[in-house]
Amino acid sequence: MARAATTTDAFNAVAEPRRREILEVLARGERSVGDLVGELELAQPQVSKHLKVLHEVGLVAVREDGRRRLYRLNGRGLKPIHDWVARFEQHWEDRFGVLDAVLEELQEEP
Amino acid sequence: MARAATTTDAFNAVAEPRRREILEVLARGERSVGDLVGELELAQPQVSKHLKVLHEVGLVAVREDGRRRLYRLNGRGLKPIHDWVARFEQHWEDRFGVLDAVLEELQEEP
DNA sequence: CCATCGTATTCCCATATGGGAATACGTCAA
DNA sequence: TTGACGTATTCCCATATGGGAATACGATGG
Repeated sequence: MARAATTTDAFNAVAEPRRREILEVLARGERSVGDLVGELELAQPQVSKHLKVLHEVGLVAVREDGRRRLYRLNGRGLKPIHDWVARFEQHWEDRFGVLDAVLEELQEEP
Repeated sequence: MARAATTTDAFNAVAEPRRREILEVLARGERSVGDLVGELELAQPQVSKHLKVLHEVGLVAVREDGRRRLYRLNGRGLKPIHDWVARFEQHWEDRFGVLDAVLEELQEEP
């Protein structure tokens, strides 16, 4: 088996940096594909492809406007990630994590 | 270019479900490879491989104990994900996100 | 109806994944 | 030493990614 498809879930979709950037821009408001091409340094086809992935996993929504398509963020799609990560929150808020990191580095010295 | 390596960062490492499971088990305490093989339904080699990835991105730490290797969670490694996702928190706490989802579904009916 | 704009889709390719199976390696017990 | 144990590494392979380039498609204006 190969790696899970990027369209499998939000975790996989968001693993790609450019897609994260797209979401960040959309967080500031609705954008057309062309807008995104301009704000990010990406070619139009790749933007469309990334948007397709994001749409398939429900992270963005589309709306038609003449020849253009306006995309907007659907923040709810990120909640699963938030919830999963939140379970580990105490693991970095205490000092043990820090201590572990230090011990780790000492041990791994070549 | 292909997809970014799983060892690129926490985002990529955590995109794999089994690796998430491993982290969940380690959140309950230190474990040897064998322990993990038992608790998860995974073969030893795959567990070792996944642990290698998690270790490379700093999500777990190791400690030698005779023939065994005890792995433990390094929660701090998840903070970047937490912080990134947190920026979108308001986007699902208000009702707009819900409304968007509804409108989306209405529009996408075939 | 045609040209153009805004987007989406297709094709090509280098890359590496994750699982299975087999094997190598290091440590401990006898 | 030797054998067994606990882990790590290697090999093989089907799969699909993401970028670049080219092209297809739908809507609009003239």
